[in-house]
Amino acid sequence: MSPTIKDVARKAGVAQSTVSLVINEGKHISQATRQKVLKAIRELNYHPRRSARVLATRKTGNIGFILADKYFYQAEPFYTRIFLGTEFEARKHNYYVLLTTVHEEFNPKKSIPRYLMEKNVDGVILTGKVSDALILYIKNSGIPVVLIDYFPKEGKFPSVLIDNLQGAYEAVVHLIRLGHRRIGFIGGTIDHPSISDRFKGYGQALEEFGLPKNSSLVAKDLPDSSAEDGYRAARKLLKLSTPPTALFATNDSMAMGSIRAAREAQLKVPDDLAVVGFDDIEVATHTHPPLTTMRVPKEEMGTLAVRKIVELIDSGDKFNEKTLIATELIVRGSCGATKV
Amino acid sequence: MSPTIKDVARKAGVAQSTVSLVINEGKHISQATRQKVLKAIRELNYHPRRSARVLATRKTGNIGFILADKYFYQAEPFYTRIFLGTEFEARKHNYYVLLTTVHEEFNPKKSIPRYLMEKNVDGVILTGKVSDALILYIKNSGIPVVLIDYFPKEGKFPSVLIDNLQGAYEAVVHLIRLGHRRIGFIGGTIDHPSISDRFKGYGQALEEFGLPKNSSLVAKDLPDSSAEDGYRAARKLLKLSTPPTALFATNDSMAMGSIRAAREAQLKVPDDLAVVGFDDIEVATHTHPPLTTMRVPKEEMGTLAVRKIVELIDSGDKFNEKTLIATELIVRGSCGATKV
DNA sequence: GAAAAATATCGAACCGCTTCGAATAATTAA
DNA sequence: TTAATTATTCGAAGCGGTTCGATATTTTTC
Repeated sequence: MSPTIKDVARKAGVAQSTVSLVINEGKHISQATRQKVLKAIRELNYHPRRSARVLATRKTGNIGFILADKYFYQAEPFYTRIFLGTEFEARKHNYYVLLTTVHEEFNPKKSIPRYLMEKNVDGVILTGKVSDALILYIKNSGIPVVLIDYFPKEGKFPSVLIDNLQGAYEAVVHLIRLGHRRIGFIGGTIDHPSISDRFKGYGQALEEFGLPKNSSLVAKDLPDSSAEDGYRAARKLLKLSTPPTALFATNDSMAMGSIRAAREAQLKVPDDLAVVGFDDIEVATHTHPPLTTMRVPKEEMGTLAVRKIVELIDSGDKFNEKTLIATELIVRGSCGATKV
Repeated sequence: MSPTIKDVARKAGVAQSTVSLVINEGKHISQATRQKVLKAIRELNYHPRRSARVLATRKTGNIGFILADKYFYQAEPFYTRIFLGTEFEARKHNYYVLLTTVHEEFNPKKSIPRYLMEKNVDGVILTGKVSDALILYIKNSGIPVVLIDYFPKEGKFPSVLIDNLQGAYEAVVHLIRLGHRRIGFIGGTIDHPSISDRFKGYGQALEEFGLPKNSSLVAKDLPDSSAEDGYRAARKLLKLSTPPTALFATNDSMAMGSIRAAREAQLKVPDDLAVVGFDDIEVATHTHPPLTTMRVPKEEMGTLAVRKIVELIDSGDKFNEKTLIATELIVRGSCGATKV
């Protein structure tokens, strides 16, 4: 058996509670006893047991991380990166992160992570589009919540979001500046706030530069936002009598699918068709040509979410600020801005 | 405050310990009281608190999942998939999975996950090549360990491994059967047992079919096993006076890099150069042509590892079996077996 | 120099559950 | 019918920490 606080107390010749005070940096401990205790701790290689602490303090030191499973199964390690960011930051604050995936539809029996039932987390980070019902359930259970990359139509929540509107706007402006006048939009389900914002950004850019909004150039509500979806959508757009000369896709997968469609249509990217994606996933570097895209700082989102939730946990506050994270245009080959 | 076992006991009019017996399906409980208690539990919506249980039983219900961080940062969600497999299976056994990443070099101060110090896991799954020192440290701490996809040169450990030798053998035989005689090998650091086994499998296939082993066709010890590594290695091989007509890469990233090299050398894949990879990562579907590869069942590895560790935890046994997982050849466009 | 205030340490209660021996009730064996 | 089993329930003692009120010791204040 590994040593307990009692062993330390005995060895140091002090009371158990004194040891506890030393460990927790309580006030009113003399240097002398502090040293004695620390020495005993060192010699015994003592580490307080988390479980005992949890019971006594009623703080678990755990943060739940909930992710809609469909995101985790997709190829891009987008959310994995976010998770990694949380894990890293959580470690600094001495928290563990418990990851669970849930199905998108809410099911009171299955959707509620065990750790909520078992009172085993101090706060929960919800990532991507999970069901609003689940979000509400957790919020109502009184436990702090932070949302990442999703925001329900109703309600107020602390959240870390991508500045989607601005990002999309910049991406499209970039294309416009390169001389494009017919810019297609390829996007996922528009009822996802992120996508809808990106669509707005697209529209805003067109407007601002006095370009017509042509609905035939818009392929939205693609169900999976997958490469396949992008491929099919792009193929359709490219068959128009006057096809677009540039495409803005709301994620890199679809952008990659578009590139494939262009190649099959014997079009050269970027000369015949410029393509800009969104997310900056790793693979986007490996396409031919490499993809120009809006980078989303994934780890950073995780980091900020953890800071936010730790703050909420510690302070007991109920603030609901949104944090908007700026994206960054990464210019590679697919938009034609860099002449090779 | 949510209800505790006391509340249930009071409501049901029984002793606390009786409630506990009902919950834990102890023997010697009459139907009548069982029903009474269950009713009270239902009405109060009672859930035992994990932390209290942990303290009382000295079982945490947690499994540690340790991963060398460099793996997690790479694009392919290979280990993510494995992790997902563990999380899924762990849930079934009512365990949580705590993920930590560690640096590859062992550092007694930083490498040892907190949950080990804090006695907060019942067992640990180590994935990929982490330092042997860490593995030993954990093993010696007396806590059950299961390794996934790595096995140190010395020592005995329960493990879940890919049948790398057989897999590589089959991949190369596939190329031989397609008529190739000059087959290149592109591989990562050979001191990784998986890679070394794949190299052996490669050699074995050549031998068996009476093909010469030509060291100029072998590019091994590529440091990162990245697409870039594969690209550079392939470029070199393709510049030989008599270049290979086929390449076997020890992972898909390198295979993808090889395809890029071929394209740049104006070689058509698979006609001028056949390529077979290993792993079957998602992106491999999206290359042009799609990659033929050996599929590694990632989720399955995670599942098996969890089953194994739960067994070790429950039984207290110290078995050290290796479990070899078979790979499966996925024939797509890059090997030339399917005529398009 | 005595009262008041601040500092240092201790003991005991408590967090919410499990578990084990004791107590009681119901059955069975003799 | 009584002793011996067996089934059922209970009470109390942990598990390993934290925390708060009490006590003892110093230091400050006037």
